[in-house]
Amino acid sequence: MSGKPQFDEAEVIAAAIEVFRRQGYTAAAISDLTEAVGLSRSSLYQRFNDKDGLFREALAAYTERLLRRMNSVKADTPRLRMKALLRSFLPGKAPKPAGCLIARSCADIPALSEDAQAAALAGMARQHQMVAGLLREGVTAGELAEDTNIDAMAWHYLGVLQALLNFPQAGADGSMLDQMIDVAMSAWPVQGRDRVSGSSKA
Amino acid sequence: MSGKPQFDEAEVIAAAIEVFRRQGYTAAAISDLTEAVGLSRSSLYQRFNDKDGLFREALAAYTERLLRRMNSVKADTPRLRMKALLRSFLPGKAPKPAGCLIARSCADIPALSEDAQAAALAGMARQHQMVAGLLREGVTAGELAEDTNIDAMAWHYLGVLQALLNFPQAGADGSMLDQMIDVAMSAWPVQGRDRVSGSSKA
DNA sequence: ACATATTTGGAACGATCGTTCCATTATGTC
DNA sequence: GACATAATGGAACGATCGTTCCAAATATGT
Repeated sequence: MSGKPQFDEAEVIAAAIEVFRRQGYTAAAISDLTEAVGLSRSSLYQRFNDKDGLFREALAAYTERLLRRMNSVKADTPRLRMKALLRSFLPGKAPKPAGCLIARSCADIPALSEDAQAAALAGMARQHQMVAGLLREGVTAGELAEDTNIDAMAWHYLGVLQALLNFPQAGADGSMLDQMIDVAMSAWPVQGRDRVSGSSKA
Repeated sequence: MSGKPQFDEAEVIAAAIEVFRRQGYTAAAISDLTEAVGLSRSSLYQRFNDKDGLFREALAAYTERLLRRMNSVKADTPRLRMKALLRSFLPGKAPKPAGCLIARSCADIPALSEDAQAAALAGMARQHQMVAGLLREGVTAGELAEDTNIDAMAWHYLGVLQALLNFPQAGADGSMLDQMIDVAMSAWPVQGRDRVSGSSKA
């Protein structure tokens, strides 16, 4: 079969993201990608040049999607926003989360092209900046002391977020991780009430 | 050249650990292993059967070494012991940490043999149990409330530990991570004085 | 010095890797 | 119906993968 006018590029990249995220760059074979993506080798190479090209587009799309998702979390106060942000990454009923593609790429850096390396590091930096921005809002809102170590605290919550994405494969279930979030939030001293109403999503 | 009576098996496995830790199971080629290990392909297959055999031995040795290291941390109180434990994993002057082999193996689980999968999950569980044990000591010592959620808190500090091993590659330097530890320790309310005297090691 | 055990280099295997090329088939436009 | 566009299947490439086998070389124990 053949001849369709155009395929959905977004769907293709979304499928590629899932493969790269589960297997990593090196272990993801072109065969795995064509199979998951539903494209022939020919079309794939015509559109993305080579494996590295597809990976860079996948990593870029993943980064944008992740940051959009992080930024779209809503809650009344910065602290509740942080908590809702973390809870939004609790594992859902969907099969299993497979870790963060950006973090995995940082671990695989020696295997990546220079462009991909830079993209992975930049993606990590953007995550850190997003969290740091949220903490800064906490300071201006009076929920955090003026002398709060924002960078260090951002790395901490970034670590918790990565744990949420990695630990399901390591034997931690959703309710356990939900309680872990409560522990992590105790690093952000609470003024008034706590407990956010939002539900967990994959 | 050839003919030595015996090679140092511990050194061989230590070198293999480093390769698997940096590249992961699939991306680590036999050529990479023989080169790093200093053994010929022939000897390697004679001793370890196949790649999976070498990997399982490396993973087992890494697990024992890691837990021995975690258990050997000394400090006056359970809380200070936790803090010293985390600080002992701060990146040293040595090139760069390369993440935790156990955690990486959990992420690569679909690529591993069943035995290796089980070993990776068991290694993660043992890390969790070690941290949980330390927290239980904190409860009996009166440093933690009786109703402390030990499992959840253990996952939290396990997440911080993994962050310490992963974030150096993601752009966080040692002093930043040291401050991150202070943030993480604020989840363990302090009674008296703080600040541990131990220094950082790789 | 001899026998034994151990390690080695090197070749070879089938499989799979990423990549390239081309002839073929289907679609949309005139 | 003819033509350009786009996507396809399939073969082929050199390289590398994990693995196996064997003859040659070296050290140890007596």
